Amino acid sequence: MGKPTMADVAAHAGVSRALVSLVMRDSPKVSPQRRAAVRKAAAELGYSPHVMARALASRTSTVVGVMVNDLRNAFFADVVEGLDAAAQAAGFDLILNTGGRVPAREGNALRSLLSFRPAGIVLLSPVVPAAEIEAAARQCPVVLVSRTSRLGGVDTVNDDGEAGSALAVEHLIGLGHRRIAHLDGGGAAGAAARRRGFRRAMRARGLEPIVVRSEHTDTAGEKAVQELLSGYHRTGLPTALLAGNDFNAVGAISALTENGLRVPEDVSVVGYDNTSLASLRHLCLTTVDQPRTEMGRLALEALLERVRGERTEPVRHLLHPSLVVRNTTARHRDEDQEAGR
Amino acid sequence: MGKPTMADVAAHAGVSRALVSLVMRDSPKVSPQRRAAVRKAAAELGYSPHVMARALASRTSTVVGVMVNDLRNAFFADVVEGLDAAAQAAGFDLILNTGGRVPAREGNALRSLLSFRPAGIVLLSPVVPAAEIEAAARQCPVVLVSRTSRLGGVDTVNDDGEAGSALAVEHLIGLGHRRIAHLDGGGAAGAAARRRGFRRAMRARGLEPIVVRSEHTDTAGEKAVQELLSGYHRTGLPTALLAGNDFNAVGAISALTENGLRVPEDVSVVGYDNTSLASLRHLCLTTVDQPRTEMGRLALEALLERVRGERTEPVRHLLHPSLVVRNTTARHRDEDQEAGR
DNA sequence: CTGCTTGATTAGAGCGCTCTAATCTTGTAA
DNA sequence: TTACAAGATTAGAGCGCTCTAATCAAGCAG
Repeated sequence: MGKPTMADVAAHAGVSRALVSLVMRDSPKVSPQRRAAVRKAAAELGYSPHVMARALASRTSTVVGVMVNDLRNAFFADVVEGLDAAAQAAGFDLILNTGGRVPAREGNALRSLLSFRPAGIVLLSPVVPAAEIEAAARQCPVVLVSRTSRLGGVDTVNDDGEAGSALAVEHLIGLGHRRIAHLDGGGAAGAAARRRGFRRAMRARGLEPIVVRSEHTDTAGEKAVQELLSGYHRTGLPTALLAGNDFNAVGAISALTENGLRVPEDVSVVGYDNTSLASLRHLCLTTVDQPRTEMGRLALEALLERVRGERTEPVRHLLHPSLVVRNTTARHRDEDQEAGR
Repeated sequence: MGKPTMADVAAHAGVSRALVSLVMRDSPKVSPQRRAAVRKAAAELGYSPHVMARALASRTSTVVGVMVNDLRNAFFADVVEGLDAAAQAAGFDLILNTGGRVPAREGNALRSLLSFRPAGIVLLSPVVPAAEIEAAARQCPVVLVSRTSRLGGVDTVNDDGEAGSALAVEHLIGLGHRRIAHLDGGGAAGAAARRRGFRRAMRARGLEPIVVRSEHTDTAGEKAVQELLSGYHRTGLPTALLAGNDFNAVGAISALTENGLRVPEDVSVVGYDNTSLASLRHLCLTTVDQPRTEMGRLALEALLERVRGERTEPVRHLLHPSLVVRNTTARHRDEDQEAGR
């Protein structure tokens, strides 16, 4: 059972433990013969260094702690993929746990990660109080994804939700739409920025922003559209909708269709997140895409910069979203073009 | 920067390091006064034990290695959630990496996990050769999820794909369908079992199984239906479809609708996996659900049983799927009830 | 042949913890 | 008072590695 240790390899190769250590770390100051001999011995015994012992002795960790609140959320899964890819490339390993968006649980998760004395920690959309984050940042570099922070020792990686909404609004205006409504995401992560971006983009074009309170689910999207339909005279209805996310958009489309309104002929709909849902040929949803994997990569890079001591000032990454135009948006019918104003 | 160590706490509390160690591990053989004093000192210094040092000294690991080939796949994300929940409850931590379903990368990932000398390893649908798995199993307990194995030292947790297909077939037959086609998943993980289950269930009822080669994507589902439509006379068409997974089902539904066939009035469709997709009110897909989180929980439990030495014979969990009936399946119209035979 | 430089190798301490065995306290029975 | 068991505490070795400083070997100028 017991794996071979460095001493075993040293004995087998007829050298000292220190030499084995040097070879395992690819030190240049080892003669080719010795190197080969040690390599051979290691291979024969199936030896590989004990990462934890190494971390302890070298006082440097190759472990990065990652706390995610929900892996089922495709957004986080993608970010973790990006983190993992970058970590593997840099020779780091991820230790991962979930906080479920519950402050107490997240606190435990964070403490658990810290007890590994990791090289750094990445927190995905955490809800723990800033004080706890600050405390963690005193122990190791901390990077926040999808959460802003003013803390000096903490880097952040966010998608530019405002810009994403603006992108969608510009697209719709470009198609001739003027009455555009946003079904917002309430208190969900990132919803505030999307809402803000929508309002600003509309006002910047001299249009009145219509915001309907909703949530990031399909049923909420349906309900929001029902409200919209009952609250407006048919002629004054928005001709385009910017949903809070893709699920919400799907719900909205359902409700529109059930009420005899065709998408995109009668109403254009834009989603947000570009989930696997959106690309289904069944839906072909126009939506806003965030570079999620890239966010993970950048987060790990920011961490490594601090680990290597290359930087001490905080960095604030704000990633540009892009619009993926599919089949749920179309040019506004000209008939009542100016009637609504 | 440097976190306090056990010696710091000992000095601060005026006791020995060993006593601190006992308190941190909740040993009963410590007097209440000392315990309180140590606890207080630890709190004041913000001390928490170094997991890696502990693992090294105690020769027992509280780390479980998890290799997943793709987190974007909701199936694996759910299993990892289950693993994490069970691990947290048992005081274990997950170290996670991805293999991308590429044997060489998976090999690296596996080696990387082993170098932590983990308590055990969970492999989610790995493609590495059995020999590598066997080698890993000699070093620590290994549990395979979504992959069968005959290895004696390896536990497995699988969903019963055959049973799932049978469930769907029985449901459809109960609705009066007799001409039922399966759009299979080709070489995808689990596809073979689903296909087999379909064939057996059909034959057991004296019906001829129709299998159309497809894949686990929506576009493949569309194509499969197109083939089906062009290959059969309208009257001889299957009246029900069992798709390889939910994505495939969505594609199939799109193609059916485009060809003027209504779901479920003209053709019933059953998906597989019960992804978030299926529950969308827009689709309301009847589908087969696997207890994914439960699979993760069971996998970790199996691991812990071995860690605790409670069991040495391998265990083979085969979880029962269940059918989630929604709106894409309906009673077969009676008109040509017996005509097809 | 000596002294010195350079490069290769090794001894040994130490990372922060656990664990065994020894030591120190008490309380209590003789 | 002594003896001893039982409980509480601690000294010290060791987990598998790294790292510093010391040692060793070889080459070469003087």
